[in-house]
Amino acid sequence: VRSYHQYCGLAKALDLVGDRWALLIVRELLLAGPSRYSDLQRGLPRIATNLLGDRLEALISSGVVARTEAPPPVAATLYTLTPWGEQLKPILLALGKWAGPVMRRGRARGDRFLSHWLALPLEASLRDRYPDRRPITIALRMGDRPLLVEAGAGEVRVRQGAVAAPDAVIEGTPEAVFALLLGRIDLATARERDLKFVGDPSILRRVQPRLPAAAKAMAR
Amino acid sequence: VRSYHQYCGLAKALDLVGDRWALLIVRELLLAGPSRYSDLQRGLPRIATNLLGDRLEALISSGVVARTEAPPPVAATLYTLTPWGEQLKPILLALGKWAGPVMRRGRARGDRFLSHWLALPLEASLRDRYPDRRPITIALRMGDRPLLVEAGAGEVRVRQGAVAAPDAVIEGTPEAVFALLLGRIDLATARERDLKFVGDPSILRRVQPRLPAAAKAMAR
DNA sequence: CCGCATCCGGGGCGATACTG
DNA sequence: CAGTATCGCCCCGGATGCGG
Repeated sequence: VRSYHQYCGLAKALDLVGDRWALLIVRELLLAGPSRYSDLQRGLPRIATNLLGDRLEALISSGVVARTEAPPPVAATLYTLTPWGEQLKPILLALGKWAGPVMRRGRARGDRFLSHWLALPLEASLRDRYPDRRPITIALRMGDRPLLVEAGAGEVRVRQGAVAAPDAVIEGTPEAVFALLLGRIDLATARERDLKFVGDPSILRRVQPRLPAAAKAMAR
Repeated sequence: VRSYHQYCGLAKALDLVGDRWALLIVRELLLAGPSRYSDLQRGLPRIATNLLGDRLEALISSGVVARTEAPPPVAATLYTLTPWGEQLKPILLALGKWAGPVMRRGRARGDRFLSHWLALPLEASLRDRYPDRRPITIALRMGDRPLLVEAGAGEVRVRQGAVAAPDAVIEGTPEAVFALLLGRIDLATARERDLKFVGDPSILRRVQPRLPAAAKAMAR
């Protein structure tokens, strides 16, 4: 709300999205698409309702977010990112990746976790390493709502939802599921951390960005 | 200083560098390298000295910034980015680029400007389009301190300083100099905006990312 | 319920003064 | 030059209220 009054691109960007909660609101809109006020509240634990209102108004007046009215059947006001706002996506991903060292320390006491928060970094990290094989689906259970990892034709998508017969099911703590999918630990290590895996373990190689660190000890 | 308490990469990143002034301090350290306390103050107009102290301490304790002691001749404490902190560079560049539409509106009344703030976005935008020709130097005068654009061997560097015999000298408002170098306006238009150019105008093509918009009217 | 608006206590922020 | 100390103020956070 308060400007730096500097003619500098970074300072101007921070004038717009540097206020507390602003970028997290953008995150929610990126992850969930058009959202209602209460959807945003659910995705932003501990945000004060007046702040959500203030930030939305500021983001709208600066052209990052747009307010749209939903069609009559379910009349509701929806908030969406403008095309300009969507261009923040790679920046949010880069910031999340930059904080990797902190995330790897694990969940601090008092940290809240919503499973869809991992959708963006996962989608950015995973690869479809065998584009010619048939599409596969991996179901993730690690928080409030289930996620689906879908790989096929060289693309990987991570979205909220469930499916009748996934090719594999992974259930465990966010840290363990994330580390396993990224190949930072192997399945045996993950199982020691109470992770449950159902399906053919070789399916992990389909999406892992790197091989499970077998020679992990050597690197240390 | 106050955490979001969310197990999410973006939230963790904002816990570290989301506080007011934090990213601007990182900007100064990126632009100027190891800096003294008062150097930082000069580069951050209107920052309160207690905030600078608080932020530096927080950034140090989180491993983004390091405090180093300068060698005896000029005994002084210097602040530097850690390797981890330097990895914020592409993110700061992306944020600055994202704010392009706001910058293009020009300098708002009350906006302060320091010339070195443009070094990063310029270096990120310019190209050496004729790597085989001899290196060239363009001097920029548009604010408090002169900048140098050096192109050669396919690389472009923008740094603070002056040189005896530059191949060209550009002097004018930040907006005009920036727009000319980026090829958004041609030299005639720039001169209408009180920009002074000394040297061979063809040197501009050496570094411009795109050709001066001759058919600018058509695009509107 | 959903979508806010209002009120209020506490602390982050900003400006100034002060000290080694 | 390099910070620390002090003091308002306003932003932030939490709770409550209230119309649609």
